[in-house]
Amino acid sequence: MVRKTLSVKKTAGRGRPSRSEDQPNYKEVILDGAEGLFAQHGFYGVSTRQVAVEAGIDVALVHYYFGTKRGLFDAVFLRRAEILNAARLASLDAYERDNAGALTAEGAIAAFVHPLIDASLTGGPGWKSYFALVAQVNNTPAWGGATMTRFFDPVVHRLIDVLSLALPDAQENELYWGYQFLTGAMTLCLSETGRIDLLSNGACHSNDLEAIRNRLTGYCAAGFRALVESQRPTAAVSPT
Amino acid sequence: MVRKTLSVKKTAGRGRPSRSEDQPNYKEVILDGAEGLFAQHGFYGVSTRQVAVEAGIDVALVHYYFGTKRGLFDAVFLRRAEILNAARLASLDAYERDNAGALTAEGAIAAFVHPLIDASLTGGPGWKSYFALVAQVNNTPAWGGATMTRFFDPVVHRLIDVLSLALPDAQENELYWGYQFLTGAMTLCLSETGRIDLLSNGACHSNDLEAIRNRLTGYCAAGFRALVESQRPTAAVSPT
DNA sequence: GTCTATAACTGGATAGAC
DNA sequence: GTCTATCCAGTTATAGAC
Repeated sequence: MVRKTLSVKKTAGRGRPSRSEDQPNYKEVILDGAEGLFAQHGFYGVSTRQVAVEAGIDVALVHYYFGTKRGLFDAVFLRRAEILNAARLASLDAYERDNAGALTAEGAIAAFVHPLIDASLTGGPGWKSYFALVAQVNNTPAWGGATMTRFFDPVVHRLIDVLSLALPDAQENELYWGYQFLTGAMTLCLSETGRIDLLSNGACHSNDLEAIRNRLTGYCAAGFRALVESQRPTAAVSPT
Repeated sequence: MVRKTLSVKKTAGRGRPSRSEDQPNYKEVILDGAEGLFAQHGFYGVSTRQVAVEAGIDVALVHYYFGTKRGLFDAVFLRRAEILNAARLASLDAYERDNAGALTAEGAIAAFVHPLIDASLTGGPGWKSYFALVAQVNNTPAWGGATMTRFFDPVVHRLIDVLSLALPDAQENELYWGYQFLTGAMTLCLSETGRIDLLSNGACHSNDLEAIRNRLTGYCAAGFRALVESQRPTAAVSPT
């Protein structure tokens, strides 16, 4: 609580600032605290004061760094989105490169999903908060659709591309519907709400992401194939 | 805005109050307004004052009827949950009765999902708001899991029962995982966030629930079967 | 950069008149 | 039942000292 006003600039003066122990680096500390709180209670359920208390600093500093509360929220959302997008694009690229000619829906979905599961499993608690936040945004009617679009569309279009190579008979709109179902299932799983623990009376656990990893992939891949098989003649390739 | 203080008690004095035009029935009016606002902005994003304005009455009346803001929220959530649960239990019962011996995953899922889609399509705008609300609660880490459990567990267990008849080889935990994926996809679809419209550049529409009806059912049924086929030997029936 | 202090306002909730 | 009036804790945000 009681912070000592340490004016020590930095001790290790080699390379880029290591910022481990010596220097506060409040910007990151604020983001970490805000991330956890927003994930738990949503944008409106958290005050900038709570964020300040969580970070062990004063409210004014929050505004100094991020301007407005919305600015803080966007910064929280953007920070890990950039990391995720890079990891997922690389994963999809690698999958397509290493399996050219033998692409499957399973493989494409796995390349899309596994980076998230890996981050949640090994990236530390901040990632768990982040995924809980994404799940909420994904299900927010007022501005959720637009926000998800703004931050995640490129990587989703990349997934759709790979999927259309794996399922060459698929109509485009079927792939979008399949993705809609996938993202609903995926974001709910990653947010670890504890719902399935209660429902299953302990047989399944929200935080058992290893149990989810292959099940979700196989489930959705089978779903995509079912969509293709019973494809409606909607707006098929109009013959010329 | 300017409400006339009509002290007319009721005109048609036959049977149960008809409450169409003559009598206000503020309790329902408040619930309707609150439902729409909560659906759009979440619990913390709405003030009781906004609810009062929306309903065309004073704040004090909100507290008179519902005590606290949380009490109002719970009342909103409960009102349609009861209707839905009754409809879905009847739907599952009818399906099991009329198809004994030929139960399928498709059929069970359809019986579980169609009442919701029907309500959204033909029940009026209040239902659309309600489903948006459910999607948010389903993805709320702090108290979402517990709330969903409290209101919807019985009907979900009924679905699991019918599914285990349709998929007799399925282990129980696989059915719970399959349901987790199903509910994530379903609640996101029903909340109509507009995300897929933007993503698909107009090829698909969030509000096209008829497009979703059979696709979601087939997708998830195929997913359930995939789970059963690649079943892990976890805690299989221990032989005695 | 970081804090103190405060402006300007909104929040949930209630007491009491009618 | 319904409204007016009000309490006061808590909100975002900023000005200005250090």
